[in-house]
Amino acid sequence: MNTTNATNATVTHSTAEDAGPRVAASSADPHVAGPSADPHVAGPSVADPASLHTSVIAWFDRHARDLPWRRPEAGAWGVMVSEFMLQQTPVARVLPVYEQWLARWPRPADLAASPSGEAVRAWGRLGYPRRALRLHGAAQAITERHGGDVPRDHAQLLALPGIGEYTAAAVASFAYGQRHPVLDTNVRRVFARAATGIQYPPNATTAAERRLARALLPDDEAAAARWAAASMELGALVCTAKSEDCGRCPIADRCAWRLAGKPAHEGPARRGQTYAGTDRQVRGRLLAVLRDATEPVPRSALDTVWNEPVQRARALDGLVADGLVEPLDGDRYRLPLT
DNA sequence: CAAACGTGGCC
DNA sequence: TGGCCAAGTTT
Repeated sequence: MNTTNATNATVTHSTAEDAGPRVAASSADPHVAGPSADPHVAGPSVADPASLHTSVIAWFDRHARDLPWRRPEAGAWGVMVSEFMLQQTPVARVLPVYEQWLARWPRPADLAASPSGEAVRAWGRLGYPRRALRLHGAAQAITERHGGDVPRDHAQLLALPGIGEYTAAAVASFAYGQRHPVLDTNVRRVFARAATGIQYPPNATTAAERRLARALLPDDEAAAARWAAASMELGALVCTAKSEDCGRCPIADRCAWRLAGKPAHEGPARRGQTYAGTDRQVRGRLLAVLRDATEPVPRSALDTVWNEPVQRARALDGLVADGLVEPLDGDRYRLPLT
């Protein structure tokens, strides 16, 4: 296991306006006052970032899951594939698909050489199948623009289809050991509780959260990468959304939320994502038929999955518009061969 | 910035 | 039973 020691976090200024992070100064930083600085400055405060790093990384060394994309042989491509699949999808459902995917397409160029429809088919029931299309598109771009190697540069990663702020940082950090704030839903929840003292982070990532993540990032590159994986794992295994297990938390003694008596979340709950009866459900049914078919499917067969004709047609049109389905002559459809 | 975008397991 | 949640991105 990694034995890198955590180092002091970068310390940033905060102002009354930005409500930014207020991280206690390390003795090496002359610019920032200590924990008892201006009481009017709002925002989270972490007394000792270095001890947080040490505790969370030590916990990670003992409890990290042995996931295939964390093994050295996974490589940057394996990391990237896993990140696409893990977007909004639980680890347990990703594991079998990931293994099949890497066995079939061990390098980006292998995937790029296959039809996009095969990527959609291999995606199976992971959900959000446009991710499969984007991963295929990213593999093509990597093959064409980067010589077949997953780029190391954050900006180049961000330019690939399906890669946003989180995934670019994750690949750069996990695959290449770079120093980036990796703000996923797990880390955001850990920070919200431990540093800000609230049960849940805001619905959308805020500038204040980015500042906090930046401020808490260890200076040392290897330590920062370790911290990213460790803080994420803590949120996934211990500091979970519903049934957090503070008894197993390495920083429970410093957690602002716990020390405040674990006050319940205020404000509106996250908008529930209704599913039954939506276009998404119809799209899912239509695509399931196409995935299981080896030959073009006549429209009449697709018509059986949903009884409401207007919504059914809208869903099918949407799939075609998204490039997930290819219309053929004779009112037939299939996964795209392009 | 809100809304769209799949699927299945859990309490 | 049904709402909530899961390593987000795109428009």
